[in-house]
Amino acid sequence: MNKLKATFYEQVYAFVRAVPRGAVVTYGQVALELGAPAAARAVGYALHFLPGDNDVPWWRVINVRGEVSFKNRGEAADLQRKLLESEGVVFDASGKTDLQQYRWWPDSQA
DNA sequence: GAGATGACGGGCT
DNA sequence: AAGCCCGCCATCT
Repeated sequence: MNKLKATFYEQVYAFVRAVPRGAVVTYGQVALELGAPAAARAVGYALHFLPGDNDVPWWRVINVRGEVSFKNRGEAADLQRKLLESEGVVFDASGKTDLQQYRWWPDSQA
């Protein structure tokens, strides 16, 4: 797993790195932008391998539901929510965000 | 080369 | 409405 050469992963990191503060993108969306509309799993996998000392705002990547996927699986979920809230993203009582409001698209930005 | 894994997505029950 | 199942892709062992 530590090969980390020019692979799909780096593409994911690059894309996430381009996500502006206060905006979020879904796994499926990232996969789509990378040319693999159905590789949402691979995207999540890529972020899973993401070390803690990188410059990739992985917390801005959420599932299509607008919520943290690993909400109760890892402590990182709490961190993610905290980070997003500090960026202006608001979570509702269900721990979900207004995806249609925060979702960011590279085309509409560039 | 084959099988198993995974921060997902969409569809069906 | 919530939960379960299947399928997708890329990587790893």
